[in-house]
Amino acid sequence: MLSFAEENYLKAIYHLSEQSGDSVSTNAIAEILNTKAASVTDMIKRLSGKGILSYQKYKGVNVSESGRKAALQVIRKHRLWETFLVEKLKFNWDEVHDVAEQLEHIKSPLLIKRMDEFLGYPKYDPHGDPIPDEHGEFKAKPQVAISECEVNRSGIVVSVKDDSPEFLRYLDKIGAYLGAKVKVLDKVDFDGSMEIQIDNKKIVFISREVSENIWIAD
Amino acid sequence: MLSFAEENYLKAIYHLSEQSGDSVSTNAIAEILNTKAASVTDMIKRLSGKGILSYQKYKGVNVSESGRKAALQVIRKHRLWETFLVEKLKFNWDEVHDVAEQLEHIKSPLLIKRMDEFLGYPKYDPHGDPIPDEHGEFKAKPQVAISECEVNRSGIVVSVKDDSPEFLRYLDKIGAYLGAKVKVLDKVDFDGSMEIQIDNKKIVFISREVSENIWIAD
DNA sequence: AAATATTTTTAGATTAATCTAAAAATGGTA
DNA sequence: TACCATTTTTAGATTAATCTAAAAATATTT
Ligand SMILES: [Mn+2]
Ligand SMILES: [Mn+2]
Ligand SMILES: [Mn+2]
Ligand SMILES: [Mn+2]
Repeated sequence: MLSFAEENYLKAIYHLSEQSGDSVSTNAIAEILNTKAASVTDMIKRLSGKGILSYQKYKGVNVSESGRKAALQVIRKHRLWETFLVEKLKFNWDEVHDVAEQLEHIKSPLLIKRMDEFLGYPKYDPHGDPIPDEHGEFKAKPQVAISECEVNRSGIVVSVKDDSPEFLRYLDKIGAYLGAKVKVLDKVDFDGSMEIQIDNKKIVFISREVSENIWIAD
Repeated sequence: MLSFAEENYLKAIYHLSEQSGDSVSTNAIAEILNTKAASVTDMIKRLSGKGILSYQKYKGVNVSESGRKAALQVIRKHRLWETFLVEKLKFNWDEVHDVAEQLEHIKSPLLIKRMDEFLGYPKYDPHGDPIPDEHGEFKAKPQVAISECEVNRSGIVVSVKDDSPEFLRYLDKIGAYLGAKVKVLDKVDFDGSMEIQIDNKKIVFISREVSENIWIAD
């Protein structure tokens, strides 16, 4: 049984290794978890001892198969809780992440089974991220970041890659909800910023940082 | 902000002081929390330092006004979660306590507000215990333990005082749900055991320990 | 390749929460 | 009142999780 802290490390390391496709460095983990490299070294030793990570001094860590399974179960819980909060308790999508960070550590297989059932076996969370099933299986919708799109390309927002309230409230403000139609009107090659049209109406100018975090599909 | 352990101590001490109406002893706390007296001494010092308890060496502890408020908020969360699990997720009443012990420590005022709303502002939990409102106000139904009833007295089960799965499953087996009608048919003075009729049908023989934990009202 | 910079690990402390064993206080009984 | 049993506290350890500062390993740049 993993502690809260162990689960948080595991989840962060899993996400980092998915992103980079490579082994994960001590500093990268420390930065994401707002902690110190020394603390990370201690913890990855412990998780290696439990067979959750494989680790050689100075070489970074990799998530083992059992670690991957455990990580996906925590992620499953996080995303099911976020879905519950939005669908049933009328939370806004920017209000759910921090609460889900707590709820994801509740240990009760029955609770998760019943919650999944109660929600109608949702496949995606309020930010468009896929919810792994009880075996850890999931499928992300085919999608592309707006930042990668050519001028005149349009599509439906299916996922947003930043969970922070600040970003999500900005999306609310410009109307870029999941399901909204987005069309690229113009692109500034110099800094990657662009002009987009939302739902055939509003025209807004967004920075590269924003366009990298909004993903669309046809 | 109280830690999980601090909240658990506070809740236990609050319940003990309500029961006895007096200051609470170190040993009583240790027994209820399955811990050692030495650990209790450490913790009550800490909670006194935070103004949650008042404490003098060797004299036992009392819950302060701010402690009482905090305890009632934890109890509120525990009972709301139990209600949610039974009403919405179809848990049986014997399956909820351990999960609620975890969920009661989640910190999110909005979550509790919305959960209360979602459940329709319930006044009692699945075991008949009153749910304090956001100000800590609550009212238990007038009620009496079957063990205190005379022969021929009858009433409706409104509350059960033991949360353990073993006890609750036994009540399921004999049909003594909340809302069931119970009539005392016979009473053995020697050991307090009694014969009761449930819902005008089944006749069962129950021990004193059981009769003390089933409470009825007219 | 040597010097320098960066990253990572180790050493040593700290805090919360727990324990065992021993000492101190309390309360009842001879 | 003095002794004894019980309760409570203290002393000293332990484990998880964290930190700072210093040492060691690795990577980069002259
Ligand atoms: Mn999230
Ligand atoms: Mn999400
Ligand atoms: Mn309970
Ligand atoms: Mn209850």
